[in-house]
Amino acid sequence: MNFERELNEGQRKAVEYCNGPSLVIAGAGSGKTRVLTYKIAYLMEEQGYDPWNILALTFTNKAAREMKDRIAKQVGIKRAQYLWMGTFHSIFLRILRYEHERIGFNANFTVYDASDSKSLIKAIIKEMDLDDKTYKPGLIEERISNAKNRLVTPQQYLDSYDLQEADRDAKISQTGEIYRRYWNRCRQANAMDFDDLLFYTFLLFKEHPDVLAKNQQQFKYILVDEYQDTNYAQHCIVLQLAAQHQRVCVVGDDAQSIYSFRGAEIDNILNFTKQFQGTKIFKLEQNYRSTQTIVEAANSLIAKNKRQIHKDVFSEKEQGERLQVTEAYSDVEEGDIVANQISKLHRREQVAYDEIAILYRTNAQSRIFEEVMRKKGIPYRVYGGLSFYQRKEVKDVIAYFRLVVNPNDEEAFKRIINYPARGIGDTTVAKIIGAATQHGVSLWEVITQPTAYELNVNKGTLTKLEGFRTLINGFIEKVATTDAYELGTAIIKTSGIMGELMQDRTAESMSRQENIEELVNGLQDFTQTHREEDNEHIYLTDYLSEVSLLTDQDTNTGDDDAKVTIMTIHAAKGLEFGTVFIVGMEENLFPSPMCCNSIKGLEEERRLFYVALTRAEEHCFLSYAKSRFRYGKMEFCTPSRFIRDIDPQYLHTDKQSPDLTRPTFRQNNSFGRWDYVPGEEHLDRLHTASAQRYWQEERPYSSHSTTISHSTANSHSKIEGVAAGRGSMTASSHSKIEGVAAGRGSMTASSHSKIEGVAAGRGSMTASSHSKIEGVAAGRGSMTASSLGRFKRVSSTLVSPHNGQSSTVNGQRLTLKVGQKIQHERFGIGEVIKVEGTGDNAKATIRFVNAGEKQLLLRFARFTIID
DNA sequence: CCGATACGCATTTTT
DNA sequence: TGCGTATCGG
Repeated sequence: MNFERELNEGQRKAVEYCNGPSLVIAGAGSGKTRVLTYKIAYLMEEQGYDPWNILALTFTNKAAREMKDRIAKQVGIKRAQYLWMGTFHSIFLRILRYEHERIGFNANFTVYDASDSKSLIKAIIKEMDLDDKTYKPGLIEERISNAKNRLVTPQQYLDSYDLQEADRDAKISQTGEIYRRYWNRCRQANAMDFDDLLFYTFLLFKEHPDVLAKNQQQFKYILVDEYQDTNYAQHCIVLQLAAQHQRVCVVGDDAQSIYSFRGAEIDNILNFTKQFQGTKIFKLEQNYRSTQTIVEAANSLIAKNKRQIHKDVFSEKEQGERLQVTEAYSDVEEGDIVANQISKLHRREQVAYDEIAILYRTNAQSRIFEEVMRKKGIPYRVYGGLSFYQRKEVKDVIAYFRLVVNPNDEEAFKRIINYPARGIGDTTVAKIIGAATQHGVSLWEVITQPTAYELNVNKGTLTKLEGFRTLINGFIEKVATTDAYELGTAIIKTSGIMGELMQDRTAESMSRQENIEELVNGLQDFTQTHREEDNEHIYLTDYLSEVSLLTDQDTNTGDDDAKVTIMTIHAAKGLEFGTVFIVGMEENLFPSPMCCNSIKGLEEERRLFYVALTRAEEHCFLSYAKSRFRYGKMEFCTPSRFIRDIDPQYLHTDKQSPDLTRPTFRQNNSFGRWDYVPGEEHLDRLHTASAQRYWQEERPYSSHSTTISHSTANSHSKIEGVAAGRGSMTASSHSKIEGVAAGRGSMTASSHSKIEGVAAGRGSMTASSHSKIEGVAAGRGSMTASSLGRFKRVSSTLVSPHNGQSSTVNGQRLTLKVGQKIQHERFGIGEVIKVEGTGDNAKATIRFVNAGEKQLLLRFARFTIID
């Protein structure tokens, strides 16, 4: 191993300092992982450490695995194998399993995932007769999680004046009690949630000095990756373990701290030197990833943050191009522009697809990019969404495994007691829970001895429970003797899950079967590899331990075709790409409006943008749309303040002169979505500008997305009927509506038009100027009768009962004359001052009272003649 | 237990 | 708008 050649001076110094606490501040792309792997190798090769005396903590399984592989290449796989390297959670799980007796758990305890926690909290809220609209399970879960991450026990929570006051202010004063019950129920179920893995480790060390001492001796050197992302509990455990020998090295970058919402405390890294006196700080400032321009642009951005550890990140790569900033008219156009750019790069510069990433702030933005990529035939992969282990069918199977391994597991019990259906309904389950709570035992214990625990159910139900018990007991008998694969497949077969899924042949259930097959394959794989390694039996318990801490990031997709990566910025942390598109650079999106109230929140958003920028090696594109479809409504957007945070010398902004190569858009319906219309370049700017004004004015109205149930009648109009649910009816000048608007149905009649009928579901009926609709618009049907400057005297009866069918009836085209007064759907009242062209090309110039002069293409304009 | 329907909600999410 | 979940009736 040649440290001199492989490392730069800063890296080498960080590697070689081993006699006390050290903090390595690693700028983006500065070779952080390199330092960690070399350092671990160095400890073993040069400092005489045995691998089992080194503890290296990471945040993801992936990071741990990659690091281990790299170390294995240096010191050999045999030695690397014995390193204690893994995520906080997996390492602590290992310790807790070993020391389970000390904290009063059985060795086979379950690890509850986030949805188990939430479901249990929900159940407790219900049992306490609290309103789950005030006590939102998600909110309570967050509070409990925060408490645990801050090492606050239920008792301390209840005793804390501050917390009680905060909960009282938030009108959720029972949170402490929910926490207490939740804590006890987890113990009753012999289960720990993710936060408990940390909390109980801390408690174990705190209350059992001998255990702590043993672990302190074992872990003679401790390394922690991504220290900026540690929470208080993690920080405290590191402190516990390293307190004596102080041989601890933490690596991180405060500028990349983006997980405060998960409890990460940036102060852990900012104040590390205070916790460990005499800490040596090493800064890695040379960026090997990005061009000088990208690095300097990112520097200029992050300089806007107050709280940070100063560093001078620099690059010695080529200067490179400036970051391109592109404006799009709409979210759809933004997708188009990005896709075109990708095609161009691929075609002209032979950029491989897997060298390209599209990054955004929120998952909701993925859809548009998916669609456009599919349309253009560009291979892509969207990351995020439901992970394999969160799919229903997979969870069901795992729940069987869990209950067999740990029959006290309440969440697993509830999940499968009636799956597949065996006639044990909610009432029975509620009774079981009641009896269990009353006697302080698990649900399983209640059904093992129903009489002893006074379970009050009828004979039939008792027989059904008996059947379930026998089924599970059959598996339990084998759990310690049959290997994981064999027992697992037996459970899947015998439990009737497969049978249930084979019932119907829908695509959906086929894919469920496939998922279960995939799970079985994984199980077989797991059993086999472990058998090869250890040459001993592997049981379901071992499989569950591993699987409970796996995430989607760890599942291999199996295909390595070059694809464009589409993901959130959070998910992109730690990755790098030749070309990066950062999209949706808009106010109210990025920075997220939820974070903008505080400096702290805003600084974290800025760090998030910093992370995004520093993913790029060569090219970086920023884009924003001027309008975006959100929550079913059109919103108008302005560029993100973060673009202005970058020194403009590093930016190349598209000039805003007419550019006919770019697709143009027009508004195609009353919701204001803009669609591509070739050959209407002259119109788009007009539409965009005025539409913006219109919507800005109207915004106070349209921003309410809660229940709408109203009818509005304006001058000389009449409404008879009912608007229910989210239905709405609007009639204006000389128009009339008779009927019902229910669900999300809407009926709109304007000037001299008439609607009779029903708009239900998401149906809509729109009649304007001199038109008439009779009939039913249901499901997603829509009916439109219009003159809209084009037609007059429309009268017809339409029925569009189901999905997506729509009918439009048009009459004759209207002609405009100079001097006529019109009422435009958006611009209001105006006077015709010029008319040119005929037929489809007819165009008029209108002077609007409020909106100024506009040119309208009569084919598309929506207006009525009023005089 | 299901289907239809109604309603509320809407960042990010390493374990 | 699109989704997950609560609710009701058969």
